[in-house]
Amino acid sequence: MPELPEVETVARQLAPLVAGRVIRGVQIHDPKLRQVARERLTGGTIESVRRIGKQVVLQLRQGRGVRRWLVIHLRMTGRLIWRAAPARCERSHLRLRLRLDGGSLCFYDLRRFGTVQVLDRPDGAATAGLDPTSPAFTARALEELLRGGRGQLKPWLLRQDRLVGLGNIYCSEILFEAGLAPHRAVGTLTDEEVARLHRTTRAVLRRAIRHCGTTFSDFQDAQGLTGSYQRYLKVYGREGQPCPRCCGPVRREQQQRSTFFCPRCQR
DNA sequence: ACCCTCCTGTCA
DNA sequence: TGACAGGAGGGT
Repeated sequence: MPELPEVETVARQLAPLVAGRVIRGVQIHDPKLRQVARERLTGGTIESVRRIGKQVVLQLRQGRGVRRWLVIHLRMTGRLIWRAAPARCERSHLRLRLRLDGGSLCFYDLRRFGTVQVLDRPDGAATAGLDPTSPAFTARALEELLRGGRGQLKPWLLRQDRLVGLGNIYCSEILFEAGLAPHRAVGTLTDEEVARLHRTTRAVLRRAIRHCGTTFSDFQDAQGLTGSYQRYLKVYGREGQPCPRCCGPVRREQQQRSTFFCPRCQR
Protein backbone atom coordinates (compact mmCIF):
# COMPACT_ATOMS: atom_id res chain seq x y z
CA MET A 1 0.00 0.00 0.00
CA PRO A 2 2.91 2.16 -0.04
CA GLU A 3 2.68 5.46 -1.81
CA LEU A 4 1.87 8.73 -0.10
CA PRO A 5 -1.94 8.46 -0.19
CA GLU A 6 -1.93 4.91 1.15
CA VAL A 7 0.50 5.70 3.95
CA GLU A 8 -1.46 8.84 4.78
CA THR A 9 -4.59 6.70 4.99
CA VAL A 10 -2.92 4.19 7.29
CA ALA A 11 -1.71 6.94 9.61
CA ARG A 12 -5.09 8.66 9.69
CA GLN A 13 -6.99 5.46 10.36
CA LEU A 14 -4.57 4.27 12.96
CA ALA A 15 -4.21 7.49 14.92
CA PRO A 16 -7.60 7.47 16.68
CA LEU A 17 -7.36 3.73 17.30
CA VAL A 18 -4.01 3.61 19.04
CA ALA A 19 -3.24 7.11 20.31
CA GLY A 20 -3.14 7.18 24.08
CA ARG A 21 -2.61 3.44 24.40
CA VAL A 22 0.30 1.93 26.32
CA ILE A 23 2.62 -0.70 24.88
CA ARG A 24 2.43 -3.80 27.05
CA GLY A 25 4.66 -6.03 25.01
CA VAL A 26 6.51 -6.50 21.76
CA GLN A 27 6.54 -9.71 19.75
CA ILE A 28 8.92 -10.22 16.89
CA HIS A 29 8.15 -12.81 14.24
CA ASP A 30 10.85 -11.88 11.78
CA PRO A 31 14.54 -12.17 12.64
CA LYS A 32 15.22 -9.09 10.54
CA LEU A 33 13.35 -7.02 13.13
CA ARG A 34 15.23 -8.47 16.09
CA GLN A 35 16.74 -5.17 17.09
CA VAL A 36 13.30 -3.71 17.75
CA ALA A 37 12.83 -6.17 20.59
CA ARG A 38 15.89 -4.78 22.34
CA GLU A 39 14.58 -1.24 22.38
CA ARG A 40 12.46 -1.61 25.53
CA LEU A 41 9.35 -0.08 24.11
CA THR A 42 7.21 -1.70 26.76
CA GLY A 43 5.59 0.87 29.01
CA GLY A 44 5.65 3.58 26.39
CA THR A 45 2.53 5.47 25.45
CA ILE A 46 1.67 6.14 21.84
CA GLU A 47 1.14 9.87 21.59
CA SER A 48 0.54 10.26 17.89
CA VAL A 49 0.65 8.56 14.52
CA ARG A 50 1.78 10.55 11.54
CA ARG A 51 3.10 10.10 8.05
CA ILE A 52 6.51 11.36 7.03
CA GLY A 53 7.18 10.73 3.37
CA LYS A 54 6.11 7.13 2.88
CA GLN A 55 6.80 6.23 6.49
CA VAL A 56 4.43 5.79 9.38
CA VAL A 57 5.81 7.43 12.51
CA LEU A 58 4.52 6.63 15.98
CA GLN A 59 5.59 9.07 18.65
CA LEU A 60 6.09 7.36 21.98
CA ARG A 61 6.38 8.85 25.45
CA GLN A 62 8.49 6.68 27.71
CA GLY A 63 7.84 8.70 30.87
CA ARG A 64 9.60 11.68 32.41
CA GLY A 65 9.44 13.51 29.13
CA VAL A 66 11.49 10.95 27.26
CA ARG A 67 10.23 10.54 23.74
CA ARG A 68 11.06 8.02 21.08
CA TRP A 69 9.84 7.41 17.60
CA LEU A 70 8.87 4.15 15.98
CA VAL A 71 9.37 4.55 12.25
CA ILE A 72 7.81 2.02 9.94
CA HIS A 73 8.34 1.84 6.20
CA LEU A 74 5.83 -0.46 4.55
CA ARG A 75 7.78 -0.75 1.29
CA MET A 76 5.89 -3.03 -1.10
CA THR A 77 3.64 -5.23 0.97
CA GLY A 78 3.69 -3.92 4.52
CA ARG A 79 0.38 -3.45 6.34
CA LEU A 80 -0.41 -2.09 9.77
CA ILE A 81 -3.58 -3.38 11.31
CA TRP A 82 -5.23 -2.72 14.61
CA ARG A 83 -6.88 -5.71 16.25
CA ALA A 84 -9.18 -4.82 19.12
CA ALA A 85 -8.73 -7.06 22.14
CA PRO A 86 -10.98 -10.08 21.60
CA ALA A 87 -10.10 -10.43 17.94
CA ARG A 88 -7.51 -13.01 17.00
CA CYS A 89 -4.48 -11.89 15.03
CA GLU A 90 -4.04 -13.45 11.64
CA ARG A 91 -0.65 -15.10 11.83
CA SER A 92 0.45 -15.44 8.25
CA HIS A 93 3.04 -12.85 7.30
CA LEU A 94 2.84 -11.33 10.75
CA ARG A 95 6.25 -9.76 11.42
CA LEU A 96 5.75 -7.61 14.49
CA ARG A 97 3.06 -7.32 17.06
CA LEU A 98 2.77 -4.52 19.59
CA ARG A 99 0.48 -5.57 22.41
CA LEU A 100 -1.31 -2.47 23.56
CA ASP A 101 -3.90 -2.10 26.25
CA GLY A 102 -7.09 -2.99 24.50
CA GLY A 103 -5.65 -4.77 21.49
CA SER A 104 -2.70 -5.29 19.19
CA LEU A 105 -1.06 -3.31 16.48
CA CYS A 106 0.09 -5.88 13.93
CA PHE A 107 2.65 -5.35 11.22
CA TYR A 108 2.29 -7.75 8.30
CA ASP A 109 4.70 -7.91 5.42
CA LEU A 110 4.57 -10.65 2.85
CA ARG A 111 7.79 -9.81 1.08
CA ARG A 112 9.61 -8.58 4.17
CA PHE A 113 11.02 -5.48 2.52
CA GLY A 114 9.48 -3.30 5.19
CA THR A 115 11.62 -1.71 7.88
CA VAL A 116 11.03 -0.77 11.49
CA GLN A 117 13.34 1.54 13.37
CA VAL A 118 13.31 3.03 16.82
CA LEU A 119 14.75 6.53 16.94
CA ASP A 120 15.68 8.87 19.76
CA ARG A 121 15.17 11.91 17.61
CA PRO A 122 12.23 12.63 15.35
CA ASP A 123 14.32 14.14 12.61
CA GLY A 124 15.90 10.79 11.95
CA ALA A 125 12.69 9.98 10.15
CA ALA A 126 12.80 13.15 8.13
CA THR A 127 13.50 12.74 4.48
CA ALA A 128 15.41 15.22 2.46
CA GLY A 129 12.54 15.74 0.06
CA LEU A 130 9.65 18.17 0.13
CA ASP A 131 6.20 16.79 0.89
CA PRO A 132 3.94 17.55 -2.07
CA THR A 133 0.89 17.88 0.18
CA SER A 134 2.50 20.53 2.35
CA PRO A 135 1.86 24.25 1.82
CA ALA A 136 5.55 24.63 1.07
CA PHE A 137 5.06 22.71 -2.14
CA THR A 138 4.31 25.61 -4.45
CA ALA A 139 4.77 25.86 -8.20
CA ARG A 140 7.74 28.03 -7.44
CA ALA A 141 9.26 25.42 -5.14
CA LEU A 142 8.79 22.74 -7.76
CA GLU A 143 10.38 24.92 -10.37
CA GLU A 144 13.39 25.43 -8.15
CA LEU A 145 13.71 21.73 -7.53
CA LEU A 146 13.50 21.00 -11.22
CA ARG A 147 15.93 23.70 -12.22
CA GLY A 148 19.18 22.25 -13.40
CA GLY A 149 17.75 18.75 -13.11
CA ARG A 150 18.87 16.13 -15.57
CA GLY A 151 17.40 12.94 -16.87
CA GLN A 152 13.84 11.91 -17.50
CA LEU A 153 10.82 13.19 -15.69
CA LYS A 154 9.47 9.97 -14.27
CA PRO A 155 12.68 8.71 -12.65
CA TRP A 156 13.13 12.23 -11.34
CA LEU A 157 9.73 12.13 -9.66
CA LEU A 158 10.35 8.68 -8.19
CA ARG A 159 13.40 9.77 -6.21
CA GLN A 160 12.62 10.61 -2.63
CA ASP A 161 15.35 13.15 -2.03
CA ARG A 162 13.58 16.02 -3.81
CA LEU A 163 9.90 15.22 -3.49
CA VAL A 164 8.71 12.52 -1.12
CA GLY A 165 5.81 10.17 -1.41
CA LEU A 166 5.45 9.54 -5.12
CA GLY A 167 5.73 5.99 -6.37
CA ASN A 168 5.09 4.03 -9.50
CA ILE A 169 1.32 4.39 -9.64
CA TYR A 170 0.97 8.07 -8.90
CA CYS A 171 3.89 9.08 -11.09
CA SER A 172 2.13 7.55 -14.07
CA GLU A 173 -1.19 9.12 -13.09
CA ILE A 174 0.23 12.56 -12.40
CA LEU A 175 2.17 12.66 -15.65
CA PHE A 176 -0.92 11.63 -17.57
CA GLU A 177 -2.99 14.36 -15.94
CA ALA A 178 -0.27 16.87 -16.66
CA GLY A 179 0.02 15.77 -20.28
CA LEU A 180 3.75 15.22 -19.89
CA ALA A 181 5.63 12.27 -21.32
CA PRO A 182 7.48 10.17 -18.73
CA HIS A 183 10.69 10.44 -20.71
CA ARG A 184 10.61 14.19 -21.10
CA ALA A 185 13.94 15.65 -20.18
CA VAL A 186 13.52 17.46 -16.88
CA GLY A 187 15.35 20.55 -18.03
CA THR A 188 13.03 21.18 -20.97
CA LEU A 189 9.84 21.92 -19.06
CA THR A 190 8.33 25.32 -19.69
CA ASP A 191 6.98 27.44 -16.85
CA GLU A 192 3.51 26.54 -17.90
CA GLU A 193 4.30 22.83 -17.83
CA VAL A 194 5.86 23.10 -14.40
CA ALA A 195 2.73 24.85 -13.19
CA ARG A 196 0.63 22.07 -14.66
CA LEU A 197 2.79 19.40 -13.06
CA HIS A 198 2.46 21.15 -9.73
CA ARG A 199 -1.29 21.47 -10.02
CA THR A 200 -1.89 17.88 -11.10
CA THR A 201 0.45 16.49 -8.44
CA ARG A 202 -1.57 18.16 -5.74
CA ALA A 203 -4.89 17.27 -7.34
CA VAL A 204 -4.12 13.60 -7.89
CA LEU A 205 -2.75 13.12 -4.39
CA ARG A 206 -5.63 14.98 -2.78
CA ARG A 207 -8.15 12.92 -4.67
CA ALA A 208 -6.37 9.66 -3.89
CA ILE A 209 -6.26 10.52 -0.20
CA ARG A 210 -9.95 11.32 -0.27
CA HIS A 211 -10.57 7.83 -1.64
CA CYS A 212 -8.23 6.22 0.90
CA GLY A 213 -5.64 5.33 -1.70
CA THR A 214 -5.36 2.45 -4.12
CA THR A 215 -5.84 -1.16 -3.08
CA PHE A 216 -5.20 -3.92 -5.59
CA SER A 217 -5.28 -7.34 -3.99
CA ASP A 218 -8.09 -6.32 -1.73
CA PHE A 219 -7.71 -7.73 1.70
CA GLN A 220 -10.87 -6.91 3.56
CA ASP A 221 -9.55 -6.52 7.07
CA ALA A 222 -11.68 -5.05 9.76
CA GLN A 223 -9.43 -2.04 10.18
CA GLY A 224 -7.13 -2.46 7.25
CA LEU A 225 -7.43 -0.14 4.38
CA THR A 226 -9.66 -0.71 1.46
CA GLY A 227 -8.86 2.17 -0.80
CA SER A 228 -10.96 2.78 -3.86
CA TYR A 229 -8.75 5.01 -5.96
CA GLN A 230 -8.00 2.10 -8.30
CA ARG A 231 -11.37 2.93 -9.85
CA TYR A 232 -10.05 6.30 -10.87
CA LEU A 233 -6.71 5.25 -12.31
CA LYS A 234 -6.51 6.50 -15.86
CA VAL A 235 -3.39 4.83 -17.19
CA TYR A 236 -1.73 2.72 -14.51
CA GLY A 237 -2.31 -0.97 -15.20
CA ARG A 238 -4.34 -0.18 -18.31
CA GLU A 239 -2.02 -1.20 -21.11
CA GLY A 240 -3.87 -1.39 -24.42
CA GLN A 241 -7.03 0.12 -23.02
CA PRO A 242 -8.34 3.38 -24.43
CA CYS A 243 -6.87 6.60 -23.13
CA PRO A 244 -9.66 8.44 -21.32
CA ARG A 245 -8.87 11.54 -23.31
CA CYS A 246 -8.08 10.51 -26.88
CA CYS A 247 -9.22 6.87 -26.87
CA GLY A 248 -5.89 5.72 -28.29
CA PRO A 249 -4.29 2.71 -26.59
CA VAL A 250 -2.45 3.25 -23.34
CA ARG A 251 1.13 2.17 -23.71
CA ARG A 252 3.25 0.37 -21.19
CA GLU A 253 6.99 0.55 -21.10
CA GLN A 254 9.06 -1.68 -18.93
CA GLN A 255 12.59 -0.84 -18.03
CA GLN A 256 12.94 -1.77 -14.45
CA ARG A 257 9.42 -0.93 -13.50
CA SER A 258 6.36 -0.42 -15.62
CA THR A 259 5.39 2.99 -16.84
CA PHE A 260 1.95 3.60 -18.30
CA PHE A 261 1.18 6.58 -20.48
CA CYS A 262 -0.61 7.83 -23.55
CA PRO A 263 1.93 8.62 -26.26
CA ARG A 264 -0.55 10.93 -27.97
CA CYS A 265 -1.68 13.00 -25.00
CA GLN A 266 1.63 13.12 -23.16
CA ARG A 267 4.38 15.11 -24.76
C1' DA B 1 21.06 5.57 -16.62
C1' DC B 2 21.03 0.89 -16.06
C1' DC B 3 21.56 -3.31 -13.63
C1' DC B 4 20.77 -6.34 -9.40
C1' DT B 5 19.17 -7.37 -4.78
C1' DC B 6 16.35 -7.82 -0.76
C1' DC B 7 11.58 -11.43 -0.41
C1' DT B 8 7.25 -14.18 -1.41
C1' DG B 9 3.39 -14.80 -3.93
C1' DT B 10 0.23 -14.89 -8.10
C1' DC B 11 -0.81 -15.23 -12.75
C1' DA B 12 -0.18 -16.27 -17.84
C1' DT C 1 8.58 -21.66 -15.83
C1' DG C 2 9.15 -17.01 -16.10
C1' DA C 3 7.36 -12.42 -15.60
C1' DC C 4 5.88 -9.26 -12.59
C1' DA C 5 4.31 -6.75 -8.17
C1' DG C 6 2.69 -0.25 -4.77
C1' DG C 7 10.06 0.49 -2.72
C1' DA C 8 14.62 1.62 -2.44
C1' DG C 9 19.74 0.98 -1.76
C1' DG C 10 23.79 -0.53 -3.90
C1' DG C 11 27.04 -1.18 -7.70
C1' DT C 12 28.85 -0.09 -12.32
